[in-house]
Amino acid sequence: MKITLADGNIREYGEAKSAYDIAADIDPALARSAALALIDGEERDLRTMVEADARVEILTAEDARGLAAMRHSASHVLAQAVQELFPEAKLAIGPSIENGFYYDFEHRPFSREDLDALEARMKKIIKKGERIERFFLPREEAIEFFAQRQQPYKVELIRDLPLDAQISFYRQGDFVDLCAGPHLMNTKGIKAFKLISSSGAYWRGKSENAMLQRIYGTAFLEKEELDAYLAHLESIKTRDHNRLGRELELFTTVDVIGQGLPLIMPKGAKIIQTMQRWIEDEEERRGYVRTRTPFMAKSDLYKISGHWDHYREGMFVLGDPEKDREVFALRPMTCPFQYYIYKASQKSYRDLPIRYGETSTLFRNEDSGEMHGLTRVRQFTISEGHLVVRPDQMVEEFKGCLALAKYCLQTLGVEEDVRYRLSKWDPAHPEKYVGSAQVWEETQEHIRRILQDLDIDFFEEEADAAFYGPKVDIQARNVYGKEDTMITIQWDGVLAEQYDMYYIDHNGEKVRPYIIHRTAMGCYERTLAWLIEKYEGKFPTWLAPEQVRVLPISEKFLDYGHKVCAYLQERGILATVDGRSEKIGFKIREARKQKLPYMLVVGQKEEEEGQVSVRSRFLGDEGMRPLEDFTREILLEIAEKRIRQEAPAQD
RNA sequence: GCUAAUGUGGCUCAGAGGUAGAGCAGCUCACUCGUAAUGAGCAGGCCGUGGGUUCGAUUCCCACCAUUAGCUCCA
Repeated sequence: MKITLADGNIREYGEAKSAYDIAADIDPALARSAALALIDGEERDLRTMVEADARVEILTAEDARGLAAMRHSASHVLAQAVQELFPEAKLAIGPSIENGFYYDFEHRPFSREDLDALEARMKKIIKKGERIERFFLPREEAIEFFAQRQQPYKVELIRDLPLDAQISFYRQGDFVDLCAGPHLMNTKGIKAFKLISSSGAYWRGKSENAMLQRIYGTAFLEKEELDAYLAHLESIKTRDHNRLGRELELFTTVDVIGQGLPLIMPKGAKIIQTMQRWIEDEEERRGYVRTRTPFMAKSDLYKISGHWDHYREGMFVLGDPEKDREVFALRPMTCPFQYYIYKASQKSYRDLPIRYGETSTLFRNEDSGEMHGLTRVRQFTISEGHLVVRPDQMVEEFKGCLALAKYCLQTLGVEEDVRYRLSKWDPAHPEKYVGSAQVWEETQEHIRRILQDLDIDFFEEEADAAFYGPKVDIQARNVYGKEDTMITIQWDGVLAEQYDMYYIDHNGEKVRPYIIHRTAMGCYERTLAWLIEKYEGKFPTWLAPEQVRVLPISEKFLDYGHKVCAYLQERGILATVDGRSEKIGFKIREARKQKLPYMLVVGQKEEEEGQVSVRSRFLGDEGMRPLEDFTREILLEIAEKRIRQEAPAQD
């Protein structure tokens, strides 16, 4: 048989060979560092026998796929260490994940001391250099194997496999695990690793199941890479909006006010105000009309929409449905309110499309463990809107919503940081959705084509649609890599029916319109969080709540400092004075900590009637200038230069 | 909702079953000062909240509230 190697060379063998043997034949050193084989492009275990002509590529842990195999083996070593130190622990599953690996155990919670002890034991196992071997058992024997060893989770896993399956096992020393692989050949191949943390995690990810204890770890080829990753984890904390946002006095929380109810402080409110004014003006330019609708409504409204039955847990209900004649609920969305505005007068086909926009405050009763900083809150404000359109206008209007979203992302400078998701229905559970399979598939195809027309890269995800239609979600990652929806644009061909909305077409007939639910930029709180992390607190000047801070170097110049501040503010620059007495060093440090451009007021040159003239110096700008030189343009230029210079490169 | 950790002056943190500590910030006085901390003094705390154990609890126990990490959830 002929084996084509990665470099294009061909080797011939008279008999079947394992990928590992082929690696050894190429170079024994390669075999020692091999982690994974690509056989005709497919990721396979090194032990895989190659029996016919094939392309074979040997990957080491330098390759991301090889690294994943190494981490997977590291998770097995962790499981072995747990078995040795805590024999009563039951094993669940242990895959490699994006930045490392985890393994789930049924056990009491692990402490940091436990993790340290496990790490030490893992080092021993690795040092011993156990061979990792693979073998297979028929299903019944495999069940028997784990039943004897009292590993109920493994038994459950095997029971879910096909009846005729040959069950794959890996063994290193005394430790045997159910596993499809792939794995390294020897535990020695696990180089630099670290156990990061432990926490609870539900068996099979279902909250009705038992809670297991998950241990997270990571592994790298080189110690330097591991150290760099651990340092990265530390450094991320300084960008975390939840920490930085509090440090910069953008928001705070108070326990007596409640979970998920942050207080947006003056500087945070200023940023949100700037964004809101900008969005509202932009929407107006794009033909939106504004509405203002109530924050609450009788339960009857939510009964029509179906929320009362399906979403009552998520709403704040005012009153007792058992006792009170009238029960209200705070609104979790604005849709029906704007529908009734549409319905308040009869519409002609000539009136459409109608684009309603509202800066809309919503209330959702999230579970207590879900709240997080500004990204997951119980009250938030979004640039919400509903477009009522004729079916023939749907594609064009949907594109318009995407264009607006794209414009917003560009203006905020975050266009490169998002992923577009086409959120589809779940064909396996049609009962969760309204409409036929055919309509769903057709609508999804419409959206797919729209995205392709606009040259937007996107990925597709099943079971993420709204019950009334598929949608495009624009996703962004926070510093920890978790993804949140920032913008959503939803295709709705069914709610108009539910709310009996119609327009009169040119034949004088009543026709159902289509509806687009959309946000221009999503939730302001979440967007603020995103921007804090994106810019590490160094906001673009147009968004900055404080564009420059005036620092009198001594109390003698305090009055002049105030005049400088007034002078700047008259010119549309958001300036403040740090009037604290003598501590110029502290004031500078404080301004830097808060990522602000600062201006030192160092002396008066002259003062004429109604005019201040002060020698000043500005961070990043060489030399002294008279105050009159600090026009808005120069300030913007210097401030933006500071951001470009100091902001770390985006990845 | 689940599994854990945490909660001490404005901030960062120490502490211990027996009257609450430090640094920074604040205030006062002195210094009148030139780009990352001038000196001295003063003031500031229901040790998250509520119960319990104890002669005595901020410390030990229980519950609750909040924050954080992870899981689940996000119509």
